[in-house]
Amino acid sequence: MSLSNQSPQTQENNPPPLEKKLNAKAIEAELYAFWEKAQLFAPKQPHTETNNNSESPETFSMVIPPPNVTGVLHMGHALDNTIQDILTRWHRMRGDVTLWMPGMDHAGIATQNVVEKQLKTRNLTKSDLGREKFVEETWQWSRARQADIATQFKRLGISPDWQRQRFTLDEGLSKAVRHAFVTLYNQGLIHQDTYIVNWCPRCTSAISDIETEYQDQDSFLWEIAYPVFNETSGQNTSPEFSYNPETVAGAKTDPLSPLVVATTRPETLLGDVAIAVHPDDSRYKAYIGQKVCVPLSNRPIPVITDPYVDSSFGTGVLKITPAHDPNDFKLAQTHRLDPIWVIDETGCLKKAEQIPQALQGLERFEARKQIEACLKENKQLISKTPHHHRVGQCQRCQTVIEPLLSKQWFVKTKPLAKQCLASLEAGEIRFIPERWTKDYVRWLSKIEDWCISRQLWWGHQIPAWHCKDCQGITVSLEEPETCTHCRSNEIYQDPDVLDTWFSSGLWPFSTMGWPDTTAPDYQRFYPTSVLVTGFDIIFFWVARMTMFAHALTGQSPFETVYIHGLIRDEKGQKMSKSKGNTIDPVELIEDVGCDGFRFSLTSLITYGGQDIKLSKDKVEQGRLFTTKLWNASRFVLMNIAPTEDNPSALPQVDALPINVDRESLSLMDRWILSSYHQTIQQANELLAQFKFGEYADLLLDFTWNNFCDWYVEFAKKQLQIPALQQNTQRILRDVLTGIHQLLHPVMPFVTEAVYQKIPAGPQEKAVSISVSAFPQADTQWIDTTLTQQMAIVLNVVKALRNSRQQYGISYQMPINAMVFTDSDEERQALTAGEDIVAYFVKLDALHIQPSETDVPKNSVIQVVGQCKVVVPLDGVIDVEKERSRLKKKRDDLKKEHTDLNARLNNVGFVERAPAAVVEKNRSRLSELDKQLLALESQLNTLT
RNA sequence: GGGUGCUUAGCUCAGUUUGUAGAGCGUCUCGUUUACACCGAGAGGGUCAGCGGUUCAAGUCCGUUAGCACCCACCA
Repeated sequence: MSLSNQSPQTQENNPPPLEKKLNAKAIEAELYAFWEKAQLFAPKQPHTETNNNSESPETFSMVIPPPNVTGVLHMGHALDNTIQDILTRWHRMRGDVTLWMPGMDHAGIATQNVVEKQLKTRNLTKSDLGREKFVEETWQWSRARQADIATQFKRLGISPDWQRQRFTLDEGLSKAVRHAFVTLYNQGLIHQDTYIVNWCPRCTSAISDIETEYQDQDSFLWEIAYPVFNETSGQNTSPEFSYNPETVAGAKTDPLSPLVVATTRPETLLGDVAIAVHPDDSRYKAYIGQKVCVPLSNRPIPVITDPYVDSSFGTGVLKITPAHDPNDFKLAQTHRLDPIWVIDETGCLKKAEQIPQALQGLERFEARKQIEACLKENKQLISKTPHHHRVGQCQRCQTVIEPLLSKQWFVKTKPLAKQCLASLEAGEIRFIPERWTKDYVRWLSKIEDWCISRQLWWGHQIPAWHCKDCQGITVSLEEPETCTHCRSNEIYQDPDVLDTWFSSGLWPFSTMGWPDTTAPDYQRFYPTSVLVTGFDIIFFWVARMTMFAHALTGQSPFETVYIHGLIRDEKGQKMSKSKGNTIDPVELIEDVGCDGFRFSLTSLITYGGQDIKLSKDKVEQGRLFTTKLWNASRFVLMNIAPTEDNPSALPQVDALPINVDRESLSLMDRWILSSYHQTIQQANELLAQFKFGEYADLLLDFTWNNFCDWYVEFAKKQLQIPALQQNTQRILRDVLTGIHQLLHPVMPFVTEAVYQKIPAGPQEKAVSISVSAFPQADTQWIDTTLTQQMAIVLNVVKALRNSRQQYGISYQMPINAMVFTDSDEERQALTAGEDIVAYFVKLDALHIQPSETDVPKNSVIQVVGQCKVVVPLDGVIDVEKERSRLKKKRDDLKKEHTDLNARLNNVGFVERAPAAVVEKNRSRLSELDKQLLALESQLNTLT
């Protein structure tokens, strides 16, 4: 197909037919270019509309979760963005002023790691380049990546307003970051402090608590003897140190035996500043107030008590290393103990006086081995037993975290979290599915301060300047000339950068122009309507956004947070590069087409947000459906818009609406219109409720099972009847158009391709289906009585088809059929639908008769509702086969009859169940009576 | 140690107002009726993990047990 001459409206009158086979790849590229060129993704300007006194259009806005520049398009993005695109396209078609803001994240640590790795291949380190050059190099790299990622994302057919694309490190957003930092600092919500943090020795940076992932590991518990220090002699109680395990615990002899400490990290013992026991632990009463010697360095340290110590763990004796353990740090604070640093920022033992020469500079795990060996040699190692425990790892590089006491910047999160909880309480924000609310609340309720400084070069450098003279800090939007405290000009900017999530936390408003609150986008689109993301990012991102938004903009950044599940591999395992079980979305798009892929993904979404196990064959369904839709569209177009290739086709459909005079419409016409409008109604409801999977299923079902299998099939007949032809054409045109519009949010490409070829109906056609009006149900067409009538007709069709099949009666051979019923409703329905039955079952005639009429001998019967559906057979029927078939049917019905009877005889049921339910059961029972009677009498004749 | 989710047809899974179960794939049978064999028609297949409770009525609500998965937590 070709859209080269743009303005597709001008090209029709005689549009070429759709190609026989859909070339998905070709239309995807072509149509995406068309959309972009026509700037269809930009929010329409409400002011340009002529009648400004009509109800003002709603606004719908959403920001994309910015993908990392280091990443490639993966399944998670595919799902996340498909959902967002469905919402965006739906709202756009509804006429809302719709903005979907795209952009990317500079991904501090991840990006720096990648660029450093690249430098390494050139035998360079970042220090070789220096900060400025390194950052410049990283910028170059990230710009190229941004372009690549945008290209990849476009393969998904998504429709964000690319003109507005943002980057967390671009100028506007950097300004927002500085503004946020300064504001929060001035409010006392950001401060610098020396505190124990999670330190990654490989990244040589602090990371936050949630960037630390804990993993179970098999390790050991070492028990180490700390000899008692003799105050008067200034020495060990026993310089040669002979140790007798029997006398260790509970020893009350004088001199005291060494204290035995249990630890999982012997390499930190050189940094011990005290030993703690539980105050009530009778075993160690005699040691309290004494001093013991740190092994290998013989430094005396006090034995103190603290109820924190668990007497039942290990030996009940805890060593305190404040500089390298979070709990020890807290204990040291309460007991006013000064920390001793023994491990440096690269994870090696420091070159410090407290550390024996031989151990200085050793990598921490090597140091562990060496120290163990030394202790063994000194006979201070009492035992080493296997121990299973959790070890923190760096989220980005899996390096074991070293808790490290260091000077860092922190956000005081408790007051911020409080605002979020209040806002939740006030109903200003909701989660779908609701259960995530609990996690959100739990996390915010016990939140700790957030370490936001990173010892990296790639990121927003902290807008704080230190004074060399007075040590004061000046926090400012712009670089100050002098120190605000002492006017010294000996100042330098803090070298650290901010956590990436600091800038992402501002995303919903920084992208809209904040801190300029008069910016048009901020005014029109903030706060946003919905945020769509995965649960793995609720703490990292969602909660940070709500905290910052409340503190800085005074409102919740979005109304609804839609949380979807994770895409897993077919075994249910998380997809990861290291496991090699990832599926490339682009590959699937190549296989089944973007529309097929998106449809499949969407149909797999559940309202409960279950994880999705994906495999190649699961996306097949979408491909098949795309083909079906394509073929059905070809049929319709062939019959409403003849072409040069197809001169024998019907005259082109006129632009008139479907004849509103119902009487001129056939039963089939009215039925499909009723079903169509019902589908429209449901589709809108489902989308409004974020029920994407059901929306996909609904449309598949309507398109395939109602429109294609019944209406289109029957239209083949109606098109041959002059009196019905025009309405049939109009219905085909309008319902097909509607199907494509309803499906456009999920299948943007095929629907556009077909829409461009459909002749205009009563409404003028839009430039693109993506800005055409989403169908709204016209409820006057919805007719439940009609639906019931048609159900009777179709059930009779099915019964007759069954009979044909049972007896292998070829469809080449027309048959006669009889329906026996006393029900007026059924008789009317079948009279009205006789031609339908006749057409679908290849009938000569359908004879409708009262039920007492005798059934001809040698007949096949089926029971449907209150009808006996009978096909008289000329030949001899297989009596045995027929008997057993009927018997089985009879037995099934009997069982149902018995159950139903029992229920209706239950006084409780009749009295307490809603009347409608009771009535329903009654009528089913009477139906069963008739069916059983029919079956019994037939069985009796079969002898 | 807390918490959440899952257990429904051979497989993968839907099923938010309690009214006796659905889809896709697969299986079996039939069919080249010009939109579609990437199709059409028909069939078979489930004591909804176990146990207990509430209710006239439970896949659906409550409790409990088991298995699986995940999240959170400072026991050295």
